[in-house]
This record gives sequence, C-alpha cells and structure tokens, in this order.
Amino acid sequence: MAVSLIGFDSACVCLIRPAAAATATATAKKGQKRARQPRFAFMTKSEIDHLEDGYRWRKYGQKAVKNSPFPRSYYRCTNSKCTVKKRVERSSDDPSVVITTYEGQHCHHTASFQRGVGGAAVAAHIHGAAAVALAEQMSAFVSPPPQPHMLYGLPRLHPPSSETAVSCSMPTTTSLQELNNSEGLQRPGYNNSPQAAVTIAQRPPSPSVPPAVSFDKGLLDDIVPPGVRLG
DNA sequence: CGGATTTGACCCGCGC
DNA sequence: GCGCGGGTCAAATCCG
Repeated sequence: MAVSLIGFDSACVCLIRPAAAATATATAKKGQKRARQPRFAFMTKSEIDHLEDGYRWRKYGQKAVKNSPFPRSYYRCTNSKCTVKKRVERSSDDPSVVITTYEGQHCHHTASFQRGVGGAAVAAHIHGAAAVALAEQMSAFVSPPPQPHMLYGLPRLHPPSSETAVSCSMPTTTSLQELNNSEGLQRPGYNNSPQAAVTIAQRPPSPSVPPAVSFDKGLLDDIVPPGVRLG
C-alpha cells in the first residue's frame, strides 16, 4: 500500500505494522523501564526528512545509527501535555525512503487539521485505511474533496525497495475493522484494486503480531474528530 | 527575545 | 564487569 500525500511531491507512504516497526527501528531497550508506548512506523518516499503531519514537533536529539549512514532524529510534540514522540530516519537500503516511527498518543488534535484539506490529507496519510473513510467524510464539507485515488496513490505507487518495507498491512484494531467493513472500502467507483484496498485492510498474516491496543483508535481520535469519524 | 535546533555528554539496558 | 548502542538531557547556538 502506498498513499500519496496531497500537497507533497513525490511522497509515498507505507505503513509498517507494529511488529515490523519494532524490528525496522531500534528495539526499545529502555522501553522496558519506561512505560511501554504503542508504536507505529511509516515508510515515506520523500526527499524531506521531517514530513509535516499536522502536528508541531520539537527536535530534541539526533544520533548516528549503527549500520546506517543516516542519523536518526528524535522529535517530541511541542504540546507540553502531549507525550508523543517520533523518530525519523532514512532507510539505509533506500535513501529516498524516510522511516518515521510514532510513539504514544496525541492528547490533542492536529494544529492544522481544521485549516482545510491539506491537514486532513496529511492526517489521512498517517492512518492509511482510515484515510478512505476520512476522505469520504471530508468530502461532505470540504471542496474540493480529497480524491480516494489520490489517497491510495496507486498511480504513484513506489514499491518498497527496502527489506524493511514489509507487507504494509494495517494492524488489527477494532476501529480499523470497522473501517474495513464500512462502505468506504467497498463503494464502487473508488479505487478498489486488490493491491490497494485489500492490503490496506489486511489482517497481519503473522499471529506473532501483538494484540491490537487502543493505540490506533487513539491516533485516529487524535486526527479524526468524533463528528467526522465513521460509526 | 523567545522558540527551535544542534550537539556532546550522560544514562541505561543488553550481550558477551 | 565492561563495552556497545539507543535514547534523552541540556547548554550553546541559531533564527525569525
């Protein structure tokens, strides 16, 4: 799966399921001491290291990573009440791919969400399958609405060249299953290519994937206001 | 001048 | 116990 960003040139996003995210990025050694935070990684085909995602981030560190010529940057949400962090690094296999790992849940909405389609589209790219529903909801009150085919981005799909680019399937969560079952993924006329829709909604094939937590819903809550969400 | 970024030091867990 | 590597802190610096 890949999702093009509205307003971002040559950007392509691939969601990495949590289990893969843990291996694609550093294993949280110190996370055993700290509260274990839900974590999600995204692979983004972009020239830009730090992609705008609707939130404001403060960079608090940068480290060289072993086995990678590119440094890893550490960002924290500028909202003092928000403990969300993200790591940004370039794939050593494919320098054009930026791996962004989010950790935690925002306790506030995006700074730019209500400014227009751009923020929503950005939010949508973060949430993959949720993007479809979001796009549909947005279309109800935003003109022009984001096009689902733009969100899926198939015409600009870049097959992940990195081995860390795993199946790009979404994790199993209640909210996502709801989305999967929603007409958003089934409406005729939308891009229902098996390659796109199915992989987005696919249950992770491996039973080793940790049981879904409310994390996804939490992130969804962050970006998609309750009044906008499906169901 | 305030906020963001940079960067070296430090802390901590893990593996040997 | 020690070294390594990831993650964080905080002072210095930059920038609007």
